Amino acid sequence: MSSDKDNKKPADANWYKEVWKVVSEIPSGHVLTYGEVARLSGLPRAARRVSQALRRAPGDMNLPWHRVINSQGKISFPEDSIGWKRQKDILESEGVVFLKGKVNLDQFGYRGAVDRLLWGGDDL
DNA sequence: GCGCTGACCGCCA
DNA sequence: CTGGCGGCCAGCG
Repeated sequence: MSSDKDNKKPADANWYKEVWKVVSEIPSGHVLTYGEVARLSGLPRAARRVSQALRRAPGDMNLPWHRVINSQGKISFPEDSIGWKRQKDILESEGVVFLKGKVNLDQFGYRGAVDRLLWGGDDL
């Protein structure tokens, strides 16, 4: 039998693996907010952890970090930074439309995607 | 062990 | 629209 020392759950550095997993499942042309990724990863209020996970993610895993934006529908980098420009550029190349510097989450978010599927949304 | 930081979020004025 | 405040919690010096 195992002792009480090693039967603890290995939640140590595993939480970011979940985050990476969720992020990697975001389809092209869609975005998720940090909060949504956190929730889908089993971390209800860990929006900030998501940002750390993305930062710590190895570049060679090809993680689509650009599909994660904040709840305002905006890119979470300063507008004068190269990161902001690059993220916007990649998203636009995937079909995401920026309107006045913002993405319409009702159309490009998961919830919006589901709604469109349910309603066949042409008129949204 | 303590304090500050942070690709955030939601609420309120 | 802007700005401020609290909450959240893992990293880092």
